[in-house]
Amino acid sequence: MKTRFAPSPTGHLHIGGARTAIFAWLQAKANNGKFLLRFEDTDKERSKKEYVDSIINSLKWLGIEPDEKPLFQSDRINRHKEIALDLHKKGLAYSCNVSSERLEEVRKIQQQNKQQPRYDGFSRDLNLPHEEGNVLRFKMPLDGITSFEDKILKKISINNKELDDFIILRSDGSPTYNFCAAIDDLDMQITNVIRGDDHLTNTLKQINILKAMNSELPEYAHLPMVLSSSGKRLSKREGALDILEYKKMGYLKEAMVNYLIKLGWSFKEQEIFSESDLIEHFDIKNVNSSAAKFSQELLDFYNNHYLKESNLEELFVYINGNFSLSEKFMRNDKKFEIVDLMREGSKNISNLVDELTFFYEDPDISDELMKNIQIDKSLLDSFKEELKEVDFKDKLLIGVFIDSFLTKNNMKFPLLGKPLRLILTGKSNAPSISDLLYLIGKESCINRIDNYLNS
RNA sequence: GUCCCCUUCGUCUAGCGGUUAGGACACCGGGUUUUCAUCUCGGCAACAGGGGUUCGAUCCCCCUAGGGGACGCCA
Repeated sequence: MKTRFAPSPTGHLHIGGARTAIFAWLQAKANNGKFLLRFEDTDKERSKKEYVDSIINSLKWLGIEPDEKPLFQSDRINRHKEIALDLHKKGLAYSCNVSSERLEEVRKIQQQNKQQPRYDGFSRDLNLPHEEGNVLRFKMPLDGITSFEDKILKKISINNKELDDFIILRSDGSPTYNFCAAIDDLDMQITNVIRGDDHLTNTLKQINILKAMNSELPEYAHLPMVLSSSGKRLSKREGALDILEYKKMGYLKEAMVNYLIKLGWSFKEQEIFSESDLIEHFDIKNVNSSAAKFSQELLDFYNNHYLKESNLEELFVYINGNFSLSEKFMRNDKKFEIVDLMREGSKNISNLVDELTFFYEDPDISDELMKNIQIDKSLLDSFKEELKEVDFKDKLLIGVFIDSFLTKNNMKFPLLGKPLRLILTGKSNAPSISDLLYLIGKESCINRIDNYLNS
């Protein structure tokens, strides 16, 4: 089995493209096959080297590496031209010199007549010699139906009347996408084509090219689209980010892959999949046939999961390498324990790093929060004095001290805990008090309480 | 507009003619020797509508509605 991912380098890789790549890659890996990468860069205006690099880097981040050197469609123009001309020679394509003005006119009339706008076959039987300035059009069958068995969507068929004689060679002699894609898949011996279902009609056209060449058809699987959370097509405006932006925000690749693969695919009731789980269980036939909306909450859930699951040392090195922790924090001898604690409730790494500040810097307590601190200052003062005597070597002893202090003063925990959390961290959302006291350290804690008492 | 595809809890999904329609996220509530969060236990919540076929339809067929896609000398 051989699969491929064939992006056009006209933009960064976003969620939808990344998902397609993962599916194609997994389909190959799950079947001991090869996964190839092909850049469809026949649009010279919009294709950029910058995007080629960005796409390769994105795939690399996700752990996807092609099994052969990436192929560039633009390197194969001569081959495409040659075949196009050959089709012409065999009478399977024809030269056409209809002006774009007339094409537009025809489309307008068709629309008015509630017909599908399409080329009307004006030059089909003119037998024009192919000369500079003309386009070459493919002769689509005039009747019958084109159909195929999609691995995900099942039977797809269309009346050939709906398909028009599309251009395979432009008037400047350059080959077009649908033609190149069909030829390349053939030459690369791709056995399984996996792409978004926005390619459905392209597939129908490409099948006819392949049929005209008496070639065998690959198997096709069309993935339903990923829509934005509001159900619209993913676009910049609809929140389609460069996949590497997620890396920058502190999403782990394991989380991204797990989320993306679960967006449409399922295996029993399992939610968490390692790479080897995926390779073992992935089967394209278990992909859902309907479109899915992007969900930030679910991505966050997976990210939090992998943040908690990953090896602490490795995670720490990764965080420091990509998010450069502050000097002060790196000098803290409890830094590993702090990260270990703080990853429990973190959605992503940049968020986690932000939450680290109060462990090495006295917090600024906003006036808003200050108002929420309600505690008897003399009580807090005696708490502080007794705290000075507590052994901070052991977290458990701190817990024991808090318990006894509460009992002695006959008070409920929240009465002490809530204001103390604010004083210590400047936040109302933070880990348990004994964890905080222990990890912030005795000296800083006492300092912060003093600061409050003196304010 | 024409053609194609899709339609199960708010979201991601399981189901493949007979199920109390299952799981996960989110949300809500209880518990964790009293804590916002974590953890844990529990709860809420769905077969788009209408016709068939069938002893029986979430599941098969048709229609309607809604959503998405394609309709380029872009890919």
